[in-house]
This record gives sequence, structure tokens and C-alpha cells, in this order.
Amino acid sequence: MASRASVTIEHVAQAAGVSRQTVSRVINKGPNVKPEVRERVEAAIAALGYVPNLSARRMGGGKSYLILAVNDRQRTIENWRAGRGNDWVDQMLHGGITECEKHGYHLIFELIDTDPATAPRQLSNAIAALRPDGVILTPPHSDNEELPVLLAERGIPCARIGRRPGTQFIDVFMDEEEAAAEITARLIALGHMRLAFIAGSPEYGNSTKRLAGFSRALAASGLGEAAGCVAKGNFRFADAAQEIERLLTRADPPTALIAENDEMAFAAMHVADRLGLEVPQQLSIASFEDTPGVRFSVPPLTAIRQPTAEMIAAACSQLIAASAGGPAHGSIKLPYRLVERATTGPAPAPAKRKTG
Amino acid sequence: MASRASVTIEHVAQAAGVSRQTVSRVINKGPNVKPEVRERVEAAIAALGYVPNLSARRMGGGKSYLILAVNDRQRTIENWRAGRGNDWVDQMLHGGITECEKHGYHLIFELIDTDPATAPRQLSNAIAALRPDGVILTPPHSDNEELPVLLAERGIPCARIGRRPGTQFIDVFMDEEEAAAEITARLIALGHMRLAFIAGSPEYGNSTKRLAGFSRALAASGLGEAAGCVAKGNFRFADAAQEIERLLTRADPPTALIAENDEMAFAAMHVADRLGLEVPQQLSIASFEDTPGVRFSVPPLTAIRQPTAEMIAAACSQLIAASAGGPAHGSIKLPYRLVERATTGPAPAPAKRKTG
DNA sequence: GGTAGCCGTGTGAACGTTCACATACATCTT
DNA sequence: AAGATGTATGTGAACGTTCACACGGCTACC
Repeated sequence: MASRASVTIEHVAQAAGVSRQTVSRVINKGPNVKPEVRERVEAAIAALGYVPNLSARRMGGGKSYLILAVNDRQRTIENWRAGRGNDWVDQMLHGGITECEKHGYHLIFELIDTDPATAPRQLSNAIAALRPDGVILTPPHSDNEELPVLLAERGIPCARIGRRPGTQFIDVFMDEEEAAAEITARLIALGHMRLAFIAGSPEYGNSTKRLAGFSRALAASGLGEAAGCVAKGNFRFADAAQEIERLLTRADPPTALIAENDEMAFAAMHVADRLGLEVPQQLSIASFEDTPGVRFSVPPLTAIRQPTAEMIAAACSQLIAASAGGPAHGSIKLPYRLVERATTGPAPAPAKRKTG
Repeated sequence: MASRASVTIEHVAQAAGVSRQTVSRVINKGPNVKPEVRERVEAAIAALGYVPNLSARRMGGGKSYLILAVNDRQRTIENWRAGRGNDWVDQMLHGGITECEKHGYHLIFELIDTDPATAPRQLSNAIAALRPDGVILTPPHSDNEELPVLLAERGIPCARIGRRPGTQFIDVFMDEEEAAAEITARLIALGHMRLAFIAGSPEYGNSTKRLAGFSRALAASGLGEAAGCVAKGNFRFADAAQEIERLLTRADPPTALIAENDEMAFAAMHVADRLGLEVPQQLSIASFEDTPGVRFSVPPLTAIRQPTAEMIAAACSQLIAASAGGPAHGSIKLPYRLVERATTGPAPAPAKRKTG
């Protein structure tokens, strides 16, 4: 057991009969330490229960062993307020903490305004206070051009999540366009000839990519773009519900809906229920976000499983490597998965289709 | 805009024509600074974009401006792995980050093994590395007697969540027994005469308290304890489903179920569906955990809304006060709320009751 | 009118670590 | 055998802040 006062590197040095620096070399796995001495030091560390003080390490010019993950403040807080969970945050913690722990790092999570006028200052303040070894930018911050530059100026490696990869920073992403194209193609293969894409917000770069995938699949199928329509749901239940109702009650309604997030997919379910449309017999619904709510709802929804935790874990891993002298740029593409559950099925037979 | 190299207190001091210490007094809101000088320093801080370095502050013997929240590693990771969300984690972040931000603090979230043999060492390592100004212990760590003592020895204030309050530490809690009694009484008032409590695990102290409330309400109602039965669901879907099925298929099945968490409540819904029991017409189901899944499921469940975010926020607030010289003990009781939704209703008429 | 006390400010040291450099010894080269 | 190279270790300074204390000026009291 450690004694009351904190154990410092000096105590370990004395116990092992070496100097501070040698102990430092051992804990940082540096070269040029005799195996015998290394063992002696390690024994002393274990005996005294020594754990290096992170603040002091940072002060000494070393690493802070902190990875800062920044999230969209408005959306996160809105989700909290509304009593909806933040599955994204949960997944992020999953990947981030798990990976950081492996390397003796700690993940620290902060909220930053999306407003481009204030975001740089907020990030600047956070890094000035925390001095993290790396920063993870999540959507929509990952689409901000100013933030990575600001970090680069201060020599802090930066990883962007879910962004079309560039060459200057670490980009971790999945192929959003491909995923959108795949789910669209799958619905077309099921016989659907009129499809709708319930879009989030153009503020999120991913929205644009997914829409492109939707259009591409329509074109590739031979149905042509006219077979698809787009509704703006703004990622929100109420907005989406209104648009979806408009879509489903018009003359030639779509038989398949692809919603960009779970909330809008639930809105679709809700509207279908209200209009007496059976899912999936009369209407297929797919979500682009595979949250617990989506998985465990009744019926469970077909969805794209985004590798959120994996992306954050990869970002942490890259950032940690970068802070140890590795490259501070590169791109990692992670696979998504289309999970077909109970809300998608063959298109209704044209004859039986209800109109109105 | 801040310049490339980091701005230190010394730069501010020079710009304002004062000494380090005076700047320090200003940023720490210390007394004995002329209003005129204070203004000058504040202007310099704003002009240079100065933000104190947390590591240096800690090294100087000051605060770390870090609150450490520790969670149950096994359960959290199991939830992540299973693809269920961790609403608890999300709520915790909600309360914690929001409150910490207000005071210029940062919340840092760590997982610690529940095993009493390793927990103290893990906590010890975490605080040696991080040197937080306060630690929040969540269930079941809040029931561990050793952890708060360890923290007290190192002079770190500690807040326990959801624990019967003591006198030595900061305890933030809701009345679990009362909540269990209330929901039980409510179901009895709806005419239910045979009730079941789907218990989690005695490892969680709250389980015991809730069970006590359940028994108390039964006794108080005049029905007597014989009207209630207890199933051990271990907080898990599969375990709960099995026990619930056993309960519902026996000779004289309960007409109302109270599950200690959402997962077990969903298990109850699942079993009811399988057995062809209509909810709430033939069976009432209530959850003791009001997660987004519970709120947005179809039908939405009746549940106890625990003030999780509020408890963490209160804990942060108390810890921050304690680290500023306030009392490091005290207890705060926060109100829960019984939210009646669509899964509870009047007991089925005795005549119509199906048996088997 | 001296001295006790408070107010406002500054100075040196300390926190625990790493960095840059210095040193001692061993090994290889010519 | 002398120098060059490399390995293993130690020493002083630095990081940016706060703490403890010192100091000068002002007020107040007897």
C-alpha cells in the first residue's frame, strides 16, 4: 500500500539506488538501461506503488497522456434536454476509453459550440488549459477547416472523424456514400421503385455524401433520379414527421424511406402508424444510425451500423502514435454494416397499393 | 488571436505591468487587488488570450480543476459490448460536464473494477496520475467502504451517489425505498393484489432498499407480504426473462411487475408478448429506470425517473465547493418522479383472469 | 507620534517530471 | 595504443503555476 504522502520518482530512485533519470527511462521504456537495473527499478516501483504524476510529466516537457475529444455542444445538450440519449457520446466513450486505457492514456470529453465564430476560441482555451497530446474532432467539427490548422500551429496532432480524408491530418471515416448507395440498392432490389431520403442537415458534411450515394444508386439501377425524393428532416423527430407525412400522403408516395438518423426513422414509424401503413408490408423504413433504440424497438429497425466506437478507438490509437513521434497524418477507412431487421421488405405489389 | 507559443502568466504580468503573483490573484479571484489593477490585468488576459495551464496550476500546489467520476467497469463494458447503450454514463456526463463547466472544471471519466480486491489499487493509481480535486463514486462503488477512506487519507473529497447517507462524506441520493413503496402502492391502488418485484443484484445496495420499499408498501396496504413475490433477474434480460416466465406461468400469477432496470422491464414485455398477455390490460409492467428506450418504446413504459444527471451535478458542485475550502461532508436528497405511461393500468377483473 | 495592524504588491522557492547535456566506462577501429 | 564510437548512468535546468513570506504604505489606536 502506498503511504499517505505521494510517492515521487525520487523515492523510487532512492529505493532502487539509481538516479531520477534512470527511473524516468524505465517508466518511459527508454533505451540504454541494463536489464538488471531495469528490474530493480521496476521492483521498487511496484513496492512503493509509484504512479507518475501526469501534471508533472506535462510540466517537464513530456506528454500529458490526455486525448481530448470534442463534440457538438448544441446537439449533445439538446439531446440530453429532450431525454433522448446520446448514443454517439456513449459509443465514443466506449472506443475512446478502451483504447486510451491500453496505452496509459486518459480520454477527456468536452463540448464546443458549432458556431464557427466561437469554436476556434473555445478549442483554443481547452487546449491551453488541458494541453492534450491529441484532439479528436467529431462531426460537425470535423468539417471545420479552421480547427485543425489551429491545432497544427500549436503542434497538437488532430484526428477528424467521418470526413472525406485529406492528406494533412489523421482522418478516420467510413464510406458514407457507399453505405447510402448500398442500402438504396438493396431497397431497389426488393422491388421498391419510389424511394425517399430523409435528410439531416447540410451542416453535417456526411449528409451531402449520403445523399450522393442515394442518387448514385438510383442512377445505377436504371430507375433514374426521378424515382427518389428528398425530405429535409433536420435530424429532428418533429421536422421529419411533418415532411414524411407530406410525402406519404401525396399522389404517388414512396414505398421505402431512408432516414439519416434514428430519431427521424422513429418519426417515420410514427407517421406510418398514424396513417395506418403497415411496416414493412406497405412501407419499408431504414435508419442510418444503429442505436440501442433502433435495435431494441418493436419492431427492430433495419439500419446501417456505423463503426463509431471503432473510429474513435482508431483515432486515439493514431494520435497516441503521433505523439510518440509517429506520423500526424493518414487516413483509416472502417467498414460499416447493413443490418437488415424487421422494417424493410419487398415492395408492395403495385396493384394493391393504396393511394391516399 | 493567441500567438504560436503558449501565453504564460509571465506574459500577462509584463503586459499589465504587474508581477506574476498579482495576475495569479486576479485569475483566482483572490482578495487584496486594487480594482484598477484588476481591470488592467483582465484586459491583458483578454488581449493575449491567456488561459492558465492546468498542469502547472496543479504543480504549483493549487487545484487540478479535475473531477474524477468512477464507474463500474464490468457492467459498463458489458453494456457496450452487448450494444445496449449506457444511459447511466450519458446522464452522468450530462450532469457532470454541465456543472463542471460552470466552475471552470473538467470532468474525467474512468472505469474501475468492482472486485473489492483490485478496486482500491485502481482508484489509487488513477488519483496518483490525475490528482483530481474530487472523486465521484457511483453504484456499486459507492457501497464500497474502503474507497472513501483511501481518498480521505489522501485529502481528496469524495461524493457517493445513491447510497444511504452517512456523516463523513458527501452523499447524494434519492429515496429508493420510498420510490419502490410509491410505485407498489400505486399498483395496489389500481387493484393489483399479486405483485412481483424483479430484483437486480444484492451487490447493488439500492436493490436491498427497493426491495424494502416493496415489502413496506405491501404490508401497509393490508395485503400483506404474501401478496408479493421476488424474482432474481440479475439486471439482465435473459436471466429476468426466464424468471418472469416461471412467475407468469405458475398457478396464481402476479398481475403487476416492477423491474429494477429497463432491460428487465423489456424482458417482461417480451415474455408477456410471448405468452399472449396484453399490457396493461392483463399485466402491468413498471421499470425502475427511465431510459430513452423506456420512454420511446412502443408502448412507452411506466417508470421511476431517477435524477441521475441532477445527482452527479450536485456531487460536482459539492466537490468543487469542498476543494475551495467548503465542507467535505453532507448529504443531498434529490426527488425522483413516478412517470405513468402506457404499461400500467387497472388490475384485470378477477373473473376474467386467465390461468395458464 | 510611535506602533500595531491591514491592504496591496512583489520575490524566492517549491511542486515532480523530462530535456539537454555531461560523464564514465566498454568496445571497436586503425 | 590512441582515438572514435557507443552504452549506461547522472546532473542541472526548465516547464508554469501557487505558496509562504517579505515589504512598503496607509489607517487607527492609545
